[in-house]
Amino acid sequence: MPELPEVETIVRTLAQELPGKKIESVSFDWEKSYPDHRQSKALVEGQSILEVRRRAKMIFIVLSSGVALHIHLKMTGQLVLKDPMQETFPFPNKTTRIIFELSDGWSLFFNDVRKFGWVRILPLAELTESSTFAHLGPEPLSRQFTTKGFTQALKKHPKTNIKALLLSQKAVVGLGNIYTDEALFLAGILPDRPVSGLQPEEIKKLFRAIRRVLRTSLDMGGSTRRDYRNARGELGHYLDQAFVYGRTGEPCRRCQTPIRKIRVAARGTHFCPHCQK
DNA sequence: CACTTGACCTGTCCGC
DNA sequence: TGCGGACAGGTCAAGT
Repeated sequence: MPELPEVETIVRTLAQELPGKKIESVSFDWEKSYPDHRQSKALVEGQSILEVRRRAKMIFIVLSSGVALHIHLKMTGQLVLKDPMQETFPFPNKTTRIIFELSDGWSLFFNDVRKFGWVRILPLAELTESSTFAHLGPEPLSRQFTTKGFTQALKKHPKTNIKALLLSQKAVVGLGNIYTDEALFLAGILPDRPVSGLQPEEIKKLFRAIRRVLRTSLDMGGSTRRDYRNARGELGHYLDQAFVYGRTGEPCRRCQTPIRKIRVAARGTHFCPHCQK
């Protein structure tokens, strides 16, 4: 799916455009994409949008009724906003699962080819309750993410390989398959190394690599492998200059050694056999 | 308990 | 050209 840079890019646009607008009506054509629709009709339709937020890869659209639309895009989900001035617009299309009709002629489309993503209803009390997302690690671009905390978190899972741990969201959130491979390249660490074997200096390098790769991707509008679009329907460009992801057989940008692809944590995993130890 | 695998879905690509 | 199988940005529950 969209990983942190993609979700954050979407949230920034929605946070700019949605507050103050009202959700007039909701329609959907795949029940599992909108599983709470029965209980929630009155909590959503006719309500004003107060705020849009992100935690990990989840999006929250806070409504005046005291609930939030709780959204996860999983692998191929999209949230695309249409303003009434746009005459030709590629959505809705056959992947559109939910349509939110907004005030002033705006529409918000939830599209998802593979149907793994969803929009649920979360009472605000649960959104603010600290236990709700207690299983998740810190936000990588926040002050809560520190080398000390990261080191402590890694110590709890010594036998896991570093790629699996980064994907687990336990030590830090927001990384998926693309940015895990990229961050491990920047840190010079092989993806199948057990956490217990990492030296303090390597953990520090990894900490910095995670923040660097996520910031760089944010600047480039995220990654579009195939399906990702931002809230205005545009592509992300990080992959144009990725170090290893999607570059199997191509020369390493640092040492020219061909990039290799293996399976780690049941995921396709790209790395440079020379730069990563 | 810690870690790995299968399931949820559709579409695309590759080899025969 | 058609067909089967592997694979794709995520995350749980179920299995070992």
